[in-house]
Amino acid sequence: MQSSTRDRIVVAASRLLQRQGYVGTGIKQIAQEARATLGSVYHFFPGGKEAVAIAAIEHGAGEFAALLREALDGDDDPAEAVAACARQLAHELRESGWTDGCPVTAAALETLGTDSEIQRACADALRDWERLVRDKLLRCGFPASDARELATTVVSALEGAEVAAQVGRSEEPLLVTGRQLARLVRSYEIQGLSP
Amino acid sequence: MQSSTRDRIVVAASRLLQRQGYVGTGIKQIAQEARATLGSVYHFFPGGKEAVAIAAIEHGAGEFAALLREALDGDDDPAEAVAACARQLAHELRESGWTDGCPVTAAALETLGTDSEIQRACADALRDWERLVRDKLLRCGFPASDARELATTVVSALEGAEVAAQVGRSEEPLLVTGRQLARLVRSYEIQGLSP
DNA sequence: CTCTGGGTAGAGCGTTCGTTCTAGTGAGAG
DNA sequence: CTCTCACTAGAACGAACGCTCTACCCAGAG
Repeated sequence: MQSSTRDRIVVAASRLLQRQGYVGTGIKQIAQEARATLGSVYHFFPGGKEAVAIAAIEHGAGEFAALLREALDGDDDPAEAVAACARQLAHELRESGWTDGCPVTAAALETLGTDSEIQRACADALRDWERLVRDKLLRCGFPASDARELATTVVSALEGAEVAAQVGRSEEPLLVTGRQLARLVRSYEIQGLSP
Repeated sequence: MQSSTRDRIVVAASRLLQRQGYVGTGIKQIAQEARATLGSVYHFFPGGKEAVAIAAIEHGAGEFAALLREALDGDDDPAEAVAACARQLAHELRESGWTDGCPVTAAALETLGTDSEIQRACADALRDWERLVRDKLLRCGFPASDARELATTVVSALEGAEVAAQVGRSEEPLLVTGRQLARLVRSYEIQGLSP
C-alpha cells in the first residue's frame, strides 16, 4: 500500500493544519512531514500554500463527515445517534492527546478577514456536516424546519464542545454536550410525531 | 480621555488576536495599531510576544464576560437570558463585519500543542464564562448538577455557533442555537422545580 | 544648573517564511 | 539507442518575523 506523493502531502497538510492552523504551518514543514520535497509540493499545487491548504481542508472535512455519518448510522434513535457523535469525537480527541480537533475551525478563524478561498472551503464543510445531521433527523420523521434548526444547533454545539475539550484537556464538555443535545432532540419526540 | 501606552497595546493586541490569531499577529503590527513603538512594547512586556498575548487574552475574556453578564442579568427567565446572550453576540458580530468573534478560540487552537501559558489563560476564560451561566441558573433555582451541565452546554454551543456565524457570514447559527438552548433550559423547568 | 530614570524611537541581528528557479532522475515511446 | 516529460531535489531570493540594542527625550529631585 504505497501512497502517492500528492496524497501524502494532502494528508500531512491536513494533520498539521488542524493542529497549528494556517499561518502556523509552513510549506517546508508540510513537505518534510509528507516525505516530499518543496519541488514536489509546488509541482502538484502550483497555487502554492493556499492551494495545499484548500485540498487539505477538503480532505479533513471529508474525514470528519465520515466519522459523523458512521456515528449517525450506528443508532436508529436520533437522540442516541447525536450523543454517539459526541462520544466518538471525545474518544478520538483523547487518543490524539487533545491535538487533533476539528480540521476546519483553526484554519477558518485565521482567514476570516481575508477573502481567501479557504473560508469558502470551511463554509462548505460546515454546510455539509449540517446536512448529514438534518437528513438523519428527516429520516426519523422530524418536520423540515425542526430538523434544520436542530442540525444547526447540533453541529455548532459539537464544534464548540470540541474546542472546550481541547482547551481543557478533558472529554467532559463533549460528553456533557452530547447528553444535553440528546435531551433536546428528545424534547421534540415526546410531542409525538413519528411511529 | 487619554489612554496609557500600556493600555493601548493591550487593547490593540486583543483586537488583532481575535481577528488573526496568535501566529498571524506580529509584534510590530501590534505596536503600529496601538500607536506605540517596539521599544515601548518590550518595555511594558519584557516577556515578549507571549506576555503581550496573555494580557490581551485576559482583557478580551473580561470584555466577553461583561457582555455575558449583562445579557444574563437582563432577563429573569433563564431560558430567555440565554437566548439574549446569543442575540447580543449575533448583533456585535454583524456590526464588526463578522471579524470580531470569540477573543479566545483563535489563539487557543493555535497554541494547543505547545505548553504555552496562553492555553492556561484560555482555559481560565472558558471556566469563568461557564461559571457566569451556572450561577445564573443556580439563582433561578436549578439543581447544582443540572446547572453545571447546562452551563457547559450553553457556553460550548454559543462558542461553536459564533464560529459558524463567522464562517457563514450570517447571524442565523447564533439565533437558531439561542432558540434551541432556550428550549433546552425550559425542558428542565417544565419538570417543575422553582416558584 | 546637573543628574536620574521611566519611557520613546528605530536600526539591525539572525532566522524563517513563501516562492522561484535550475538541474537532474528515470520510466516509457519512437 | 534517443527523446520526452512527469516528477524529484534543493539552492537561492526578498520579505517579514521576534527580539536586542543603543540613542534620545524630558519631567522631577538634588
